[in-house]
Amino acid sequence: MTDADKPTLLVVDGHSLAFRAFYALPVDSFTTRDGQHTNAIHGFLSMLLLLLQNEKPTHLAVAFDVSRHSFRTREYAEYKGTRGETPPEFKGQVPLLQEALQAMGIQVLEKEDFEADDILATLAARGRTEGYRVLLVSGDRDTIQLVNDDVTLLYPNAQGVSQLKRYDPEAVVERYGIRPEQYPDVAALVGETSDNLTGITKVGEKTAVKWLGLYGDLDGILAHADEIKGVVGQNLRDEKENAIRNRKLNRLVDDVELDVVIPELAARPIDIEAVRPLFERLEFRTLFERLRKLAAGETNGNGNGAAPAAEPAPLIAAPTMPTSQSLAGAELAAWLERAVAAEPAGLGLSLEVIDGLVVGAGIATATETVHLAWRSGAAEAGPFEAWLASDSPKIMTDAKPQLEALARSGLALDGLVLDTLVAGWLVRPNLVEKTLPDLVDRYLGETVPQADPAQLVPEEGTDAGAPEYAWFTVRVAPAVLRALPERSRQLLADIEMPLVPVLAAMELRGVTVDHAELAALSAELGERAAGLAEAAYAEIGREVNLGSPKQLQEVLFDQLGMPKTRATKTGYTTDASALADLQESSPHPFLGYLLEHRDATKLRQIVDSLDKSIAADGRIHTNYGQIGAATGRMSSNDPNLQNIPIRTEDGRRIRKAFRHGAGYAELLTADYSQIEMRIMAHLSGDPGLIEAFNAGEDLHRFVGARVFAVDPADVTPLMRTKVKAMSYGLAYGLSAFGLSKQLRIDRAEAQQLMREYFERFGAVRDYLRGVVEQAKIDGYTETIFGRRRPFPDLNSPNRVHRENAERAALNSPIQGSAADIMKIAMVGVEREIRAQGLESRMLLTVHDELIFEVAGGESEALEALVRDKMANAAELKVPLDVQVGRGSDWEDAAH
DNA sequence: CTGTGCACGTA
DNA sequence: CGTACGTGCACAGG
Repeated sequence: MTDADKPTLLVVDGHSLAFRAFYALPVDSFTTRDGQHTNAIHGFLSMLLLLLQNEKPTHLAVAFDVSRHSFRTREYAEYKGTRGETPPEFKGQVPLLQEALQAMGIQVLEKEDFEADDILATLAARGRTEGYRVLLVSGDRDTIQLVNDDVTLLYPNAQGVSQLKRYDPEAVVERYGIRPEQYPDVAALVGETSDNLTGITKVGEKTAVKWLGLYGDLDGILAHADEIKGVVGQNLRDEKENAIRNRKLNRLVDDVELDVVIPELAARPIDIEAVRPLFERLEFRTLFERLRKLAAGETNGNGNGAAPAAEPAPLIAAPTMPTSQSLAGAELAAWLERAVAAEPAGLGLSLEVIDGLVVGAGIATATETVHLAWRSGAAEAGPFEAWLASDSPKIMTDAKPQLEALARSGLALDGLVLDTLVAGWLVRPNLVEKTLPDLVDRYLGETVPQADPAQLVPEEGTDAGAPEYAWFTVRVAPAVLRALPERSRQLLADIEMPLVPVLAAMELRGVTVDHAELAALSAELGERAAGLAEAAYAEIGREVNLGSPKQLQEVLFDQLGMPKTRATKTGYTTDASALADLQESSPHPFLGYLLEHRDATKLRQIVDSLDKSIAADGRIHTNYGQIGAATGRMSSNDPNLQNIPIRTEDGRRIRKAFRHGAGYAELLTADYSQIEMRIMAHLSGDPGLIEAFNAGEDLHRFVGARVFAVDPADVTPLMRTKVKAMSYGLAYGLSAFGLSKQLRIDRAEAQQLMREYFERFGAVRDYLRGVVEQAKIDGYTETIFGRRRPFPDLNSPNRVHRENAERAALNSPIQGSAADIMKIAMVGVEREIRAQGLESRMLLTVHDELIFEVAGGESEALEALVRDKMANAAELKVPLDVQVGRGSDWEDAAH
């Protein structure tokens, strides 16, 4: 058998090559949008693809160290002890790299108690005896000892991993002046700084090689140690134990017991589809193309020389969109039965909605699509309606508005197992993919055909309709799910998906708002604003637009010569707190009028926009953004009902306009009291804070008593205000500066307050610090229920960006866990109302508050139910307290 | 007509 | 130099 006929076994030292790649490529240029560093993965895979192309191995494996510990560290604790902490940017990349290799069908080998190089040594030895040509790739010089006529080492040079130097026995002799098997003796004498192995003082490579030439090997040298003259001779005699120890440690073990035999390492064809999701996630577009070409042109080397390497093969085309068939009646029933069996995970469903009503639907498997028209009462849609109402699994994209259209059309839907948009948001809550085309682009690398916006009359059939949407939905679903860690899938299945129909129902219900009340308030506020504007104009002798920050700056800083406020991008701020500061430093009646005018116009604007949003049914139907907030919270828009004023008397008048509807007895509000502080107590485990909540006393009074070392009864309102600001600020990453500004006290006092606070509640500080630290390592934070949020900026060199990210990171588990809990409560409450057959209904959610419309005679039952489901939504180290109020309007129902 | 910055309402 | 949102106005660009 000639060399060329031998099969080629390629074995790579994964850790050392990934590490080399890590330092060869700039980490900043290889970071995904959600903050995952990928430079080591990218560099490694890029190198590997080159190897596959050039070397065409028939068998291959990548070996990894299991940990930093091995039999060597047990024998010599200082082994590799000089190595610093693994850079956090590197750490997370190894598991992803292994995942990528597995997706490519490449064997990943690890062996407890051994290093990757020992696996290389073992496979080299076995490969040689079993008739393979062996190629080793390692960045560890110790592997030089493995080189022989059948074993070649590819060693990365200083430039990184793109160029590998090929060491066969001749190259080793040329480079080091010794045979490969002598290398460990040289290394033992010289020492290896990177492994924390000290050699013989004053002995370098040259001396070691010279000695080897004279005495053959290390044993020979040591046997003749007495003959060696001079300082180095003395050093050798004094320090020979070093050399002996080094030699013992740098001998690679070539009979490690492995779980595989070499034939099992045979290169397999790359399944490009198996690789796609991960590469998408890692944003490896070019690399994916390279792999795709390699995969299409040949297997990853499994050609035994037969591979036609010349022409790059054509790209693998995306599956072509199936032509949709229009079905109804018995044909539809038969198709559905077949399709349901073909797609056990669920069929794709997309509804055609016109004016809020269903007019048709697209249903899809991965290979077939069906279109059907629907109108109420038509018999041929029977099978469709039956399938809809059954628990047969369905997958949709942006289900909520479609659920509402179904409800309006009198159609029932069950079995909604997945909304791809919600799933995509859990993968990347910082919201990048807002539509199906976004998801398809990201997770499938395909383009959803869209009507050309430049075209006035869109060409018939060029853009995607319901069947196509259903088809892309059912195909993108598994790709999105694959990108989701296990706990996130649980979160999706247990909380987010059940929440979708709950939110849809709330949007449909809306809340009754009194138009006359709003109109009257608007008029009153309008008059007040006009009067204030006149008064303001009189003070400065001219009319300006009080709503224009630019014009205000002219008045304040040029005309009135007031001191400059905090700078903004376009000048100086005129916000309320700055105006209040100005009022103190340079009092002027204009300022007072301006502030009051702002209040009045802002309020009027809210009133007017609410008024305009009242629908024909006399109710406001807000939209809830389930995927709106990166922390996991819901948002509200058109109109936003989560920012209705409450702090001022006028603001509360707006809430009085929110009433119970006809046929209902009253409104009921239920809110979690201090849920974020309770979550902090839970997450930090701070004994003081936990005691505070279990004591049942007013939280801020309790905390104030501790911080100021007084009796709870002696906590003054001022003291209470201070600790309250401190407590609330904590969860937002408040600084002493911010605290001093908020409380209008000086920095030193704020500093002192924080110090006292943390002395009593130290675990809180430790926890908050820990969150940021952990997030820097992981690249993301996690809530109690496993909701993740990535933070790419935590290691940013830009201080502003970094510190912003730190504050957001420390807040995220707290705000996010509160959102988790509220969502669980909402799903539980809705379910229980239905189970008990109550007529009362949940209407609104404002982050930690729920608002219900109570049917006559159900007040007590509803209150008990709501308290139960909210308080028991999560089991924390402190109780969840729920405050309930009832009344005929929102203000009245507050407590 | 659209995008950006500011200011401000809520939790 | 405190998190998370959504909205409306003014303004600047087209």
